[in-house]
Amino acid sequence: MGHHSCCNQQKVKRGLWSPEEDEKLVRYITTHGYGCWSEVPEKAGLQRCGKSCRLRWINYLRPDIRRGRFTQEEEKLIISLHSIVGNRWAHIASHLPGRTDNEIKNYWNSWIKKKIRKPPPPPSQTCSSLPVSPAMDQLSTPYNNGTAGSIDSTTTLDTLLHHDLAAAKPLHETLFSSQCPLFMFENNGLMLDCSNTTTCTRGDYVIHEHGGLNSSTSTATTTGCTEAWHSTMNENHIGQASSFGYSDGGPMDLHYLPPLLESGSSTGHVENMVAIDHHRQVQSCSSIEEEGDQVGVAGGQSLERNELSEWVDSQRCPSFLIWEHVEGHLNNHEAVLPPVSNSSTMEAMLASYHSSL
DNA sequence: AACTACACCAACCGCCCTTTA
DNA sequence: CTAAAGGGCGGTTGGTGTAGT
Repeated sequence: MGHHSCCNQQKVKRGLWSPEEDEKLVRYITTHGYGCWSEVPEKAGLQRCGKSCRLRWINYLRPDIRRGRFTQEEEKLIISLHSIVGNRWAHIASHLPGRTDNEIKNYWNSWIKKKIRKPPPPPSQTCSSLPVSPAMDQLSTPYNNGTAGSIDSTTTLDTLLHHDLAAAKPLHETLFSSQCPLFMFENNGLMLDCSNTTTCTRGDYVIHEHGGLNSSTSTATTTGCTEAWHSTMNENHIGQASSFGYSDGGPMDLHYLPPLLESGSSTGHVENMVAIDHHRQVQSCSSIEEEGDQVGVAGGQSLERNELSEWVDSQRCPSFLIWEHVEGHLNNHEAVLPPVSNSSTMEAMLASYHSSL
């Protein structure tokens, strides 16, 4: 398993590539193309497996490789794309010309390490009352993306969510305890927001969708909220755009980025989700259950688009991204994103992803 | 100067998906 | 239709360089 026939040969060399090997590979591929990778080593006179040759070429020798530090625009794009597709580095890389999935992955991972080493949040925001099991411990670092394999979502999350809600809350708090979650706003499409502080239990969200994506309104409250959210997102074909929830592939959706992006701001918690409708209004989900006790984004008011921008700016939280801002940055780097109509950038992005996913 | 810890990144591993016979 | 082969991808590891002590 995992080993290809060409890799089973005993003679294959491993480890770092020598300049001579690089030269052989480059010379061969530039003159013959690679065609079948399993044949490349033999024809190029290399004692490597085809897979290794492919990797070397794609990640290092390819002429269009762009090396050096990531620009701010690239960073923003990576963050945004990661929030949409998660750890699908190849997808992300496809939007960053000259960057490889491996490079982006490494960059992301080292970034994560930095952030994870930051001091933990105050005890009140973490699970202090429960013994922290290894699984819980892993869950508390939202970026261990789930190699989900390491966590049994059915026994851990379901148990906590459905069988012992009291016990689940700390987990929820752990899962959604970021002080500064990632938000992605779109000009006139869906907005996910998590800014309320007290009225909704974590995991409560109301989703209003309009226009392009779908026309539906869904409400999910604490019990089973994650599933409701997830199914809602699935139903509406925007699951890939979810910034949190948990996916079939793992106990949680690690497309959710918070601490990675936090900058010390204590703005907001992941407690509510609010959607912006196509009239560009923001409606707090807290109005559903506790009208009048609204905190956060809108306080029960509607925000026009520019107001939303101002509000986002006022949060001083780098986790807030307005897609058009990202796009604006990218205007200087054309061809990074597919051209989209002005109807809905997010929809177009999602459409492009869903077509390729 | 020597040692240690950390960060970075190239490369490998293992799995999944697609293609082909 | 099925199994094998190959390609692709995400996760992980280990080597190397560098900063800190």
